[in-house]
Amino acid sequence: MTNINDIAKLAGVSVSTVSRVLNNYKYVSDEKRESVLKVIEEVNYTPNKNAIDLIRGETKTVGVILPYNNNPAFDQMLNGILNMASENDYSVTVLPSKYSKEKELNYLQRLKSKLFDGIILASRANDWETIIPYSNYGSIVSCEYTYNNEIGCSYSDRYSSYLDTFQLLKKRGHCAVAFTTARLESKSTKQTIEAYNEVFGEPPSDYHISDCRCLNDGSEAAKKLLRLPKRPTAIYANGDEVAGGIYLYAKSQQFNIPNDLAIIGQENQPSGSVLGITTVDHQLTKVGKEAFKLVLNRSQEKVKVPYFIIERDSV
Amino acid sequence: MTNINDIAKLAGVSVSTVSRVLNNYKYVSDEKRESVLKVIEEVNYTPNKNAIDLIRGETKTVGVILPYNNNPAFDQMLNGILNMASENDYSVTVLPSKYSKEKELNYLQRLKSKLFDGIILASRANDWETIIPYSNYGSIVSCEYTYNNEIGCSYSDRYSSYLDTFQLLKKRGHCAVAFTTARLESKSTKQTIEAYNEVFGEPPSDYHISDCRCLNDGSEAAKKLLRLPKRPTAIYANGDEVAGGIYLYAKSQQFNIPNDLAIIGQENQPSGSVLGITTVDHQLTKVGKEAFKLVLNRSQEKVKVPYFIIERDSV
DNA sequence: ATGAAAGCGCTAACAC
DNA sequence: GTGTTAGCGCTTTCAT
Repeated sequence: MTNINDIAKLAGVSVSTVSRVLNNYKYVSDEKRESVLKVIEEVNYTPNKNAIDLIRGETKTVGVILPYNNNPAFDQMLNGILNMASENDYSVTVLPSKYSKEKELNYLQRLKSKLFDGIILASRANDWETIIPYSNYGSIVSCEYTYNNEIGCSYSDRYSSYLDTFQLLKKRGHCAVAFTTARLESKSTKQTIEAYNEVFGEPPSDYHISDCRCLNDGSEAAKKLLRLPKRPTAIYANGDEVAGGIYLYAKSQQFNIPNDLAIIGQENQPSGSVLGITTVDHQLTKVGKEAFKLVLNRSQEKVKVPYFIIERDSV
Repeated sequence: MTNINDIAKLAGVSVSTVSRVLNNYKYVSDEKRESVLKVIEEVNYTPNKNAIDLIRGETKTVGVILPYNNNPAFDQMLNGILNMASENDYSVTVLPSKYSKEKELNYLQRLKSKLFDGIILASRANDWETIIPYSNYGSIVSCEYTYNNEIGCSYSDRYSSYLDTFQLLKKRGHCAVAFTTARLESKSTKQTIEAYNEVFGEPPSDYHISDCRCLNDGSEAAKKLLRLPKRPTAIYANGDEVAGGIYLYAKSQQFNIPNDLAIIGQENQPSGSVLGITTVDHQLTKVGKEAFKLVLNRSQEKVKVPYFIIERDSV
């Protein structure tokens, strides 16, 4: 392995001169610069980035902690982050946690071990109390709202969005409204329930199907829901794929959409768009984009990203 | 910043002992180990990973070069890579190239600069000749077939897959078959054309619509295709989202699927599944998975991943 | 403008 | 078992 010393010797200069050339310093004579560059070219030398990162104390790399990567919602955020990072000459390392507290903690450690300049939490498993101390070692920003001053966040006002959606449904005359969610313990599930409560009152337990992530989950949910004695007339799904599954099952059972059953999805994904399902777009790509800006500026701001409802033919 | 020297002093031992404790060496007395661990705990010490990477000469990180990340096909590969990497305690850094040769080269440099142990090319912009030299600095594996011995690859036999698809269409009585592709210069576009040629002969130029990536592109393509004097009776799309767009446009024009128009998509994505579109699944997740295994083992093998056709109701 | 040398934080060969 | 010490490959004062 050829290193900076070898280059210095071959070029007949000192290592500091080589370093200066490498970093485009001004005060290097043209001759020396030339000869250094020539040697570098000849031996095909590339500086060791680990040594540079060690000494500089930064890596121009951010880590993105997310539970799963095969999830359209997280892919959208990741997409926003990647685009912004690329523009700013930063790299991003994807850190899948599967909601394991231990894994997540391991990833946060890497901030402390100087591998990342910052970390974006697309979702989290640990309590804020255990996460916050790590913000001493680099910028931590969250894609969900938190009041903690140490953590910047780029978020969508989900409570308000859910409220809007349920109100829309109510306005259209629905009073038997069911909904699906992903993780039972997640904040957005809690917010969905709260918003429901606000609009329709306490949700009947069989009107809430959790652990829905994909098309099939949606169909299964619809199967249960549509058999209920008091059949819901509308379903709010936690994603467009799930909504698609609901749509398909309902159709297969000769339900007319939206007359017999209204469906609203989330995130404006292709599977919903293809079926003409009304959806609420939380602009996750933009959420990711703003999140990256926050880490970049080591900012602790709270950036609210607007959402909007895209009305199609399923309501 | 507290480092290994501080720990050594505080624990009253030498740095090597601390290092031994850190790396779980056996020959350390229990007392010293205890006291070191205690100090580490007290001062909340975490080793600097850059220093370790520098000295070890490896980072347990692989880079994945892909053109775009907001593309379901590349997301599938990435997904496979991430799962496998996670299992093996490797990290993955996503490197979006937008098919820029320069960017791609920059990323390959990082192999040489010791930032990555290996690189997976989900797609490439440069010639193999310019890529191959980098394989001296780490394992490079490709997700497309190449005969080069220096490069391992995990790939789908696309030519054969396209052949199968066109033959299926022919067998069903179609002789006016159109198709869509993404990049005109890509290998899979070439292979599509070759396979078409084999089955139906030279494709009429207006039967090939390129630059199709999303739903809308599909609809636009269908619009052009269905207006043709000699209207195609079948369309082979380069992805299920595109296929979905074709489907929707055709439906909107009162075409019956599959009687008036047969459609086949690719990659078994939700948008196709939702519409009941026949698709050929190249198992991109598995392609990614196998690709990671190859980098991990620094193998130059050629792993062919099987594809299969999922028949639904659009043919 | 240039070089010597100290140091970034760690590992590992060597000696005891 | 444990400590000393020489690196890993680079940046950056501080002289000159």
